[in-house]
Amino acid sequence: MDPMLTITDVSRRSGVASSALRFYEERGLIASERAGSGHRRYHRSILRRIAFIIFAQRIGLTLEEIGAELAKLPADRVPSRRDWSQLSGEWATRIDERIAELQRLRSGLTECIGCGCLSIDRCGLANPADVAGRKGPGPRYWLG
Amino acid sequence: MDPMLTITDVSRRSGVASSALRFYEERGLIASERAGSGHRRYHRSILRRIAFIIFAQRIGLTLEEIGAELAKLPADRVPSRRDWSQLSGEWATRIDERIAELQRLRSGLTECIGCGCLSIDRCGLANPADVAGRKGPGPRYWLG
DNA sequence: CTACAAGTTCAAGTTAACTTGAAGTCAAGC
DNA sequence: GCTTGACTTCAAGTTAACTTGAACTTGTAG
Repeated sequence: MDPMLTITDVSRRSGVASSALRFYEERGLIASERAGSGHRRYHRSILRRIAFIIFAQRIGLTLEEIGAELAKLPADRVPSRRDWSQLSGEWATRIDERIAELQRLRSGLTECIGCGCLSIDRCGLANPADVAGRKGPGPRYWLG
Repeated sequence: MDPMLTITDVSRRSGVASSALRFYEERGLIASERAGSGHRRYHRSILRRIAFIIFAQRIGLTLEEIGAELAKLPADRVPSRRDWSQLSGEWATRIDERIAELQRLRSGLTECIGCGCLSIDRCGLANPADVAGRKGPGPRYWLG
């Protein structure tokens, strides 16, 4: 009762490569126990955790951010539905902002690119205000 | 008449770093002439081209894709408004798809994470169908 | 008992989109 | 004429999120 899963089991059921699972563990996003052999064994609840990670990635969070969210889960027990839903509280806002930006970009497709306003100085589209700052390489001035 | 811009002029007016401008040129996204000294000189129309690049990046296109779009512009003259607006034809669809996915993810926040359905096997949210294939590293199975 | 598949660690490679650094040239003000 | 800042090229470094490869060990089916 409570059969543990091998890394291949988890990989197959989640669609996440074994190498990625090891990587997530290294980054502290997931945990595993070990069989006597040294092989990883996962609790079934890992699948939900992984689904959450994938979900959060689709929304646009980095692994670091996801890790911070996951750290808020109770450590002493398997997270409940309530635990999970509390995590995603701020996300709705984040998604809404991104949707709003895309809609703004979308209307700019017809209005802005065709007209003279896509000229950097005046066009609000080329310089959206709500972009989260990015670290590292990239055109940070405009994109972040 | 028709004063050419230096790389610093263009950088300052576009917000794109000089190093990035050289990089874009290397990738064939923009072009420059050279002063006798070997220094780059840009035509004013470069600013619109750069705005277009930034815009396309916000939508989510890679530089390679943007380069392919830009290649469709007429080479023999400065692109007209019409030229520019024709490029962005397919983009609306692309934006709409991404918006739809985000909206799906958004409703899943309340419905899906809280309930038992975020269990990989059954939840459509964790495995959206409309994701464009990514090359290179990354969880391609789920995310692409 | 012997294959061979599956697991392990650790170091190094990959991709995108740039940035940074080194080493040298050019231009403008005093 | 000299200093300072802008510019050049070319090679190498950066970040995220993994993957790949090497070298070994374990588990399992026949």
